Amino acid sequence: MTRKKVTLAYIANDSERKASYRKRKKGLLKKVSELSTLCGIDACAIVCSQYDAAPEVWPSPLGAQAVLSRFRKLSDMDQSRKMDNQETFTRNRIKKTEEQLRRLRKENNCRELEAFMFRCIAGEASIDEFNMPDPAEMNFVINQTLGDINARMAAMEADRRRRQAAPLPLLVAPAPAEEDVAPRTEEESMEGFPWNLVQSPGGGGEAVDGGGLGWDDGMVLPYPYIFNHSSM
Amino acid sequence: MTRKKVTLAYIANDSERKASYRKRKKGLLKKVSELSTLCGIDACAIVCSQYDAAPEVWPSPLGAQAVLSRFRKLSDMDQSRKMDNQETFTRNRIKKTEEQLRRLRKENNCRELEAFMFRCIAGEASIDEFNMPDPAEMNFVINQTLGDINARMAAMEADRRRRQAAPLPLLVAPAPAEEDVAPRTEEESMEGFPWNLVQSPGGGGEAVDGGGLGWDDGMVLPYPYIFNHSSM
DNA sequence: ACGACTATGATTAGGGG
DNA sequence: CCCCCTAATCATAGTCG
Repeated sequence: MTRKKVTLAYIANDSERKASYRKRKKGLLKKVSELSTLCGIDACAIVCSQYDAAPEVWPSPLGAQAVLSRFRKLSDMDQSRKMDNQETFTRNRIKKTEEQLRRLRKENNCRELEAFMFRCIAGEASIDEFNMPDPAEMNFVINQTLGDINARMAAMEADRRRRQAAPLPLLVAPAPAEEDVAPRTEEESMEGFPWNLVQSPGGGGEAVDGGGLGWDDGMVLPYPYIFNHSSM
Repeated sequence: MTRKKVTLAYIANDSERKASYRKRKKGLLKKVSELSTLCGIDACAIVCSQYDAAPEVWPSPLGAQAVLSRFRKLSDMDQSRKMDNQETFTRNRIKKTEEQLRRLRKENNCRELEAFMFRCIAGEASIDEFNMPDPAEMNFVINQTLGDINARMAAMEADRRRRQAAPLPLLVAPAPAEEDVAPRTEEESMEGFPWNLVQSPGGGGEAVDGGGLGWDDGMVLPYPYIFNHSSM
């Protein structure tokens, strides 16, 4: 009777789209409830659409808030807790891949947060009471970004001095004083420009800190830097 | 090969449940993303389980918060806006059933909120920064509850006076002075005791206020009443 | 425990009232 | 627009490596 395979794209036809919406929303809510029942876990789904007056939510506004609450709590704990060193070696090894996945996810979140903050600075987005991202995460992203900018500026400054000191570097220039500017390494500080801001600060060592975004509390900026809103 | 129909109940077997969890979680997230893409709407899903270290969330923590933000905003708007009387008659009629459904949903939410608050009072639950229900909703439920209690107490008081005034009511007693206590009606105030607290306050008239929980800002309590925590 | 596979039940696109 | 039907695609329970 019908033969259309699912084309994963916005359905142009209005009534067709709405029909699909009704059916799939129903199916989705059913799936959430099944997952929750069968596996005994907390889950919620929220659908905001122009088709319904009120947002569709499962299991209920209060139930959803409970899940959200747990979600935020876990997020926070996740950031402050330290890896439990008393875990057995075997168990740790089993958890390794899980950790890896988590780290990857965090990196993605970090990238998204970064983009969001830039959109805020550019006036294309704004923060309100409810969409406010985790302050610690923002702090981390900001520090990463500033640190990277500073490193790059320092590198440029060093380069400038180098050129002044050796106006005609026809031969290979001697290694300049890099100790006072300390970009991680030449490749690291410039590679992937301009958006390599969320790279692991440690560089080589896969530090098993197990939590947070890898933010080191002792981290300091080379020198103060001020974001100039109007310049963007 | 297989022929098991879905049994909608908690899966007892551990590994079986976990396997099902992985598969269904994947399927669920796919469904959300499909719904969102195909119909161009905002949706999010959050799954908190003991199987994953971090909560599983689609589309991303920030994306989910955006939907949540919209969800809360819509909830709030929903409560304060008034029905648009300029809608065409036909369109209104089409919307009627939708409204009915919404009201039913609200009633359910109200019941759940009520139960939640009682659990709070009983010390079986508590409110924190993130699971805090909408203050206006709480206010409404509390006022409903208190109003109902007061009405019932007033009815009992009237009954007591009636008995004192007519110690031997062998014949039908004359109507007592009910004007000063004003329970809605005799049936309404006692019917469904003890949990008819969320009934529509208007009683007969299906007021098309279209928004909120039906809370009337002019609502006043017959007299002050104090919740005694230790008595519960 | 995980990924791949497959038969089968579940979901849904398209069509008609 | 909504409900119902059917055919077709999709999801997943059970199984194996």
